[in-house]
Amino acid sequence: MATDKASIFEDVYAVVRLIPQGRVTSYGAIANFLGKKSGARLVGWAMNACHADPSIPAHRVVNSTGMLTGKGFFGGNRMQELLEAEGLVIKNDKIVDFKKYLWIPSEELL
DNA sequence: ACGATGACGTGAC
DNA sequence: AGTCACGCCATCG
Repeated sequence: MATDKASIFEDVYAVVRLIPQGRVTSYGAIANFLGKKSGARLVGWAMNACHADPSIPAHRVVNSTGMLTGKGFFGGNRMQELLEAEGLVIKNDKIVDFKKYLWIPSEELL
């Protein structure tokens, strides 16, 4: 990584950083917004590299089920606490009313 | 250059 | 309704 050229990470970071507080988005939504319809895995991969960027609220990015899949990557329940601090409710590593808090770039940025 | 993997998504059984 | 398997794009060994 760290290639001179901007990899998809930059695009993902840009979108994730646009996520309003108290809102969450899914990997598929970002991938779709970037044009990678089924590139949800790439978004997750980009998030893996986002560890070098503390300004990226990766905790606001969850899978389509609203489950904190990357919770283990944050280290403990850091991700859950961050989401709860934003007013979200987490139950069993799952976001309550996930659809209600779901934030879609193509819809909100429309 | 090839193969394997990965914080997912959707379809099918 | 729950569970299994396959597919997608990009990066790493």
